[in-house]
Amino acid sequence: MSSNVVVRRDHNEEQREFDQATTGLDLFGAERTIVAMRVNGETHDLSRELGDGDVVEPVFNGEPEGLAILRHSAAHVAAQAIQALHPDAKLGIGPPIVDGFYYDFAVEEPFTPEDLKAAEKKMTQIVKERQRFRRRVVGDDEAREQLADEPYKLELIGLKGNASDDDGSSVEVGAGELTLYDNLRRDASVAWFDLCRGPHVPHTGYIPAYGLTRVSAAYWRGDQKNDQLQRIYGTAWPSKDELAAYKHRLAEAAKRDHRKLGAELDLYSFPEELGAGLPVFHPNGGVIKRVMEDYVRQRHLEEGFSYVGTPHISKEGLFYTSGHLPYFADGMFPPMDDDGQPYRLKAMNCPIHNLIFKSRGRSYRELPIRFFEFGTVYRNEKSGVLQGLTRVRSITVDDSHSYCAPEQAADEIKHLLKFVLGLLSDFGLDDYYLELSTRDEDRVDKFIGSDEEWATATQILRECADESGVECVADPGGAAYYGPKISVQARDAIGRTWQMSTIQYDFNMPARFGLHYTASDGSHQQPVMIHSAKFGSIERFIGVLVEHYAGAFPPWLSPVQVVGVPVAGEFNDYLNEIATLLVERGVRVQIDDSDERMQKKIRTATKSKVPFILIAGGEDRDAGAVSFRYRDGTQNNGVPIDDAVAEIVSAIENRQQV
RNA sequence: GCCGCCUUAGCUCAGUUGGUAGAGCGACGCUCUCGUAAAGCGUAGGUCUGGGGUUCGAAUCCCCAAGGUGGCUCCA
Repeated sequence: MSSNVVVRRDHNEEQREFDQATTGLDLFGAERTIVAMRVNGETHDLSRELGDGDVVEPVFNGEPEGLAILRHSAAHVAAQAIQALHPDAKLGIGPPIVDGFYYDFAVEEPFTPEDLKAAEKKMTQIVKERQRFRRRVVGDDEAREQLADEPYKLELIGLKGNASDDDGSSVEVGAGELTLYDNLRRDASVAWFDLCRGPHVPHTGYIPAYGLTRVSAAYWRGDQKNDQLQRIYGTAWPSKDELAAYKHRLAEAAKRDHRKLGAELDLYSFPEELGAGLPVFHPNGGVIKRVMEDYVRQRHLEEGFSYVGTPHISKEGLFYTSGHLPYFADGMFPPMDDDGQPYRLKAMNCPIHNLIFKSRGRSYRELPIRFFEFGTVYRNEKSGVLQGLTRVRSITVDDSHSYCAPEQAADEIKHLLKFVLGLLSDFGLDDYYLELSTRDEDRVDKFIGSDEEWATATQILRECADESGVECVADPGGAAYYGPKISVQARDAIGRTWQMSTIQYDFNMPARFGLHYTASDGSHQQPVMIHSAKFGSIERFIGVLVEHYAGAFPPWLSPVQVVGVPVAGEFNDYLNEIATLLVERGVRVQIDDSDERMQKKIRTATKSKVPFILIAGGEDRDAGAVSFRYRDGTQNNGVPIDDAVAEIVSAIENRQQV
C-alpha cells in the first residue's frame, strides 16, 4: 500500500488513535478536516483500502464535495435519531442539498416541532458517541433480507440499474453493486444501518455543527401519484462558526422579505377581498412600477420595437389555435359564457400579437417585425404555489415578440440577450447566469414540433448563449411546449437566484397561425417567432428588487427621493423654496411639515429608507445652504443650494446607489 | 391540488388549566416650537378571519371554509 499524500487532521490523541484504527491513515495536524478521499479520481470513504500505485487526494470538509459528504452523513444521523424515537417510521431517501440535507419518512402522524427538537437532541448523543460508518457490499438477496421492514428501500433495490433513476436517491445506481452503511458503536455493535452509496465521514464525530430546521410533506420519488412522506430538513456545517453564519444569513434574508417590506414601506398589498395572488400597488409601489415601465418602454423603442395594445379577454378558439388549449388548460381560468360563445381571460399575449402580424401582408423587407406591450395575463395558479409578488395570478409581462426570417433568428436572439443583460445591469443585478431549457426527451409528447425543429432551435440558442460569454447551465425538460428558451437567472444581494428574463425560440406558433411573409422571390415564407420578456413579470421583478435592495432603492427607483425636515416650523417656507427647485428638476420631494419634533421626523424618514434627507434651520438659511443626511446616517452640513440640487439630480440621472 | 402550521385593533404582538379582551406603534385631539433615529397628556378603534358544533359559559376545545405561511407537485 502506498499513498502520495500525507493525510492529517487536527485533533486530540484519543481521537487520533481512533481515526487511525478507523482509517489506517494518519490524520494528525491538518488545518482542515478531511472527510473522504479521492482515489484515482473517484471519491471513497477514508476506510477504503489502498493498493499500489493508487493516486490519493484528500477531500476536505470545506469544499463542495466534502460538504455533501458531511451533510449526507448528517442525514444518516438524523434518520437514526428519528427511528430511535419513532420505530415505526419507514425510511425514504436522504440526500445532501444546498445548505444541508433532508430525509423522508413514512409515518402515521406528521412530525411536530417538538419531535424535531427531540430528534436533534438524539443526534447530539449519536454524534458524541462517534459511531463509525462502515461500508458493506451486499448481494440483492442479502439487502432485501436486511431491509425487509423498509418497503421504500426495497423499491429502490428493485430500481437498481435503472439509468433514468436520477432523483438524488441514495441507492447505488447502475454500478451493479449494492452497499449498506452501518453505524457502529465503540463495541462494534450495529446501532443503525441504511442502504446507501456513500461515501461517508469516518465517524459521527466528524459532524461538528448541525440542526434540524423544518418539516414538510413530499411525495415519494417526487410524484404526486405516490405516497406523501414527511420530509425533515436539516443543515450541517464544518464548524459551529459556519452554522452561526448560516443562521445569520437566514435572518438577513427574512429581514429583506418583500412581503414584509412591502407592507412596511407601503408599496403593495394583497387584499383578501380581492382574491389570492392578486396584488394591488399603493402609491409608493406605483412609483416604482411606473419608473420601471417608463424605462423599459423607452428601451424597447430604442431597440426597434413598436408598442402595441391588446385586450384581456378573447374568444376561446384563439387559444386552441395557439395550442395553449388544451396543453395548459389547467393554467387558465375557466371559460366565461356569452350566449354560447366561450371567452377566456388571456394567460399569454403572443396569440394576440400574432393577429396583429396577420392583419396585413408582410414583406421580407420589414423583418424583423418587433411588437411590444405590457400585457397583464391571468393564470389560475394552484393555491399552494402562490407566494408574495413572485408567484401571482395576475402577471404583467413586458412581452415582446420578434418575427424574423429563420436566418435572422440567431442575430435577433443575440440582440435580445444583450438588451436583457443591459437592463439587469441598470437595475443593479450584475450577478447572473443563463439557463438553457430544452425539451424533456423522455416525454416528447408534452412538446409540439418535430425532432429536427427542436434540434435546430436548441442549437441556435446554445450558440447565442455561448457567444454571450455568460455562464450557461443546462435545464433539460424546462422548455415551453412550443420551443426551447434561454432564461436569465439573477443572483440578488444575498446570493439567492431568481428566474427573470426569458428568450424563447418558437417555430410552432407561426405554423399554427399560418403566419407568412412574402420573400424577395415572391414566395410565401414562414417566419420564426422569438418571445422575450425582459423583466419577465413586473410583479416578480419588483419583489426581487425589494429583496435585493432590502427596500433601500437607488434614488431613481425610490418612491420618495428627498424628505425635507425643518429644524422648526418657521423654516418650512425656506425648505419649500428648495423643494420647488428640486420638483422643477423632476425630483420626488416631500417636506415633513407635521407637528412633530425634528428628531422624530428624521427617524420616520430614515425608516422609510429615503435616500436623501435635507435638513434646514437658521444656520442653513443664513448661509443660503441646506444640510444633507444620507441613508447611512452620515451628514454633510451647510451645502449651497445649487450644489445640493446638482448632487441629487446627478445621482438620480446616473442611476447611482447612494 | 397535497401535507403541516398560523389568523386577536391599521401594524407588531400579550391573553394562565374554557369564566364573554390588553399593550406598544400608528391615527386623531390638546400642550410643547425644538439642529441630525421616538416630547407629554388624552381620545377613538376589536362579532378575537368566517360558518357550524360541544358547553351553564368559547379568543381558548371539535368540524368545515377562506386567507396566509413552510415544503411537495406545478410554473407556457
